[in-house]
Amino acid sequence: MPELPEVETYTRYFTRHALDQKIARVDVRDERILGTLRKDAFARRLKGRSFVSARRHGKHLFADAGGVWLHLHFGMTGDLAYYREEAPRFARVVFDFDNGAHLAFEDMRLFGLVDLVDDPDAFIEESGLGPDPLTLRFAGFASLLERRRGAIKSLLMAQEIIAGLGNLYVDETLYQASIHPRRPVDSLSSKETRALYDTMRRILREAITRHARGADLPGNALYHHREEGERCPRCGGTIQRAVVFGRTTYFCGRHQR
DNA sequence: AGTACCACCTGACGGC
DNA sequence: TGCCGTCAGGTGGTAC
Repeated sequence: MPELPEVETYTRYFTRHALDQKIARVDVRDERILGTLRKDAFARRLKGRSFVSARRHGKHLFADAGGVWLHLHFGMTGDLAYYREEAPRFARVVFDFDNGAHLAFEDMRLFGLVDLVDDPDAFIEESGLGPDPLTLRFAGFASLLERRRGAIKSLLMAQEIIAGLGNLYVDETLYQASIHPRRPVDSLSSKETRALYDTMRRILREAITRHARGADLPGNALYHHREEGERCPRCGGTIQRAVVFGRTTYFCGRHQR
């Protein structure tokens, strides 16, 4: 479930485990995961270097290898594993370090991406990614909503508008802010806009904190009740299922307006 | 500008 | 046990 909180967790994991070790070998096990480079060129540019830092923007992770940056996107099933013994089943790229440890990028469905970029900021700019919600001030968030129409869910899902939320955290945010996923953006009151911003950031931060302890969202989160007909733990209403912006959407038919 | 639909890829799960 | 349809939390392209 790699949305912003999960990618933040991977970034911390990368920082904790994979920095300052010389890359002895790069093993591309499935070339379909690569972006702009072929296997040999990709490996050649990283071999002999070390990762010195890692950062995140939205759902994208960047790791500085000294003059070139590793760029990871986790798609729907991407993950990282640092290990010494056995590679995970769906390892697509494995970095072998000179201390005998390995870092695997795993991705069962191959929707992820492993690539190199010269400059993450330039990449963010060129690919048209919106601001990251954790560094976005309220005024900036409010201005994203100006002169826009359509369903609030569509807007929150759009990475070129705000980068990092996916289906799960959008549903969770709207649920906890008591806003219906199809609510037209231009119908939100300033109070609702404020609630949306505060709720979104609280949920993202809370998820990151809880991931660090190996936990997921609290039991009363919509996350644990994503099934049609479930009882809403907040108001006792009934959880509904719908398709919004092409994505399966769950919401409470009673308290989300 | 906003939305619907398809495609990419692989596995899990339920029904028969 | 095996086959088939359906679904999955992402993104990009096309068409209206």
